[in-house]
Amino acid sequence: MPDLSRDGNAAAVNSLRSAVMRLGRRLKHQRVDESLSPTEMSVLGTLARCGSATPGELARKEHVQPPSMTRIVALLEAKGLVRLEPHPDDRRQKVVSQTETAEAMLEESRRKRNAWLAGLCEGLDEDEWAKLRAAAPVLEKLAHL
Amino acid sequence: MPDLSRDGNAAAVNSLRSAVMRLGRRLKHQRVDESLSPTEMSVLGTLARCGSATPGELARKEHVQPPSMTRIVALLEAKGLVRLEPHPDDRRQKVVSQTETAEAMLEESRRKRNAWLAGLCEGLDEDEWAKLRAAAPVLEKLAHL
DNA sequence: TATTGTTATACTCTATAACTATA
DNA sequence: TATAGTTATAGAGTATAACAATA
Repeated sequence: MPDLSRDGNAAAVNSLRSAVMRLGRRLKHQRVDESLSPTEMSVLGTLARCGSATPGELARKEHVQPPSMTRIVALLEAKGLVRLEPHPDDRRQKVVSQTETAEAMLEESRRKRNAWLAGLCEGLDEDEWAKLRAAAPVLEKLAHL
Repeated sequence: MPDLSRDGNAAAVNSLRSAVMRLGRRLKHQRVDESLSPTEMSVLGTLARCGSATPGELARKEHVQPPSMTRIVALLEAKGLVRLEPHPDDRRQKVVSQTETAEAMLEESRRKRNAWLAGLCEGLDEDEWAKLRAAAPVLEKLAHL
């Protein structure tokens, strides 16, 4: 547990915040399919992580109201990106899962963003890249805390 | 210029992309004023960096059409966050600049996000934090490349 | 009676097209 | 004639309220 009141640590946190937000925005702009709304993309990402979920669970995870999720799921289904099946235990609920098409699209999206980021990293020297590479697993841990 | 085809470097880029996007999303959720739309916040950030700009310049920087910027600027003015003045050389144009209120709000926003991120960093050990701190200036350089 | 999901409807944000004023 | 900004109008995305089916 680092002492963040120590000199320089606050400045480092400020740098991290600023850089992460800016890089995150720029990465977000690197899209594979312009026809998908941000929330639709996010739902596909959630399904990729969770495997499957009910519309209600998706609405909670995406911080969206249930009627909005109804619409989003219907659009994704029409585009062939998700599949809807009856819930095994509760006939009120449905189970949403991603299709192979969606999986392939997400993989292509990751590839495109990785390529863009790698291109940006070309502008670093060996020493800078070494520092960044050493910090990558730490950033990943932080992102999941 | 690092060799990104080398073993492990591609994995590091993938970690960075994933972590930066996730952290960026989580940071974005830490808002000070829920009543401002993402673009309104972004315009204030742009004005903070540039000092002042015409509506046309703002529309180009925010990747928004001119009529949308007209509306955004009008809303921000109504909220007391920007000031509109006539352009000194061209009577067609206007000059938009942020008010002291907006400046204070942005500072509070940065403070809140820094505090949230610092809280997250408490979950790291000294060694991890040292790596992250060393990488902070590199990330910042990358974000501005 | 409570919960899941849907339908109906309204609001917010952004876009396009047409207009005004100035260069 | 071209450019900066605005007005009028339409489309996408989300919200709230009311409803249906099931627990």
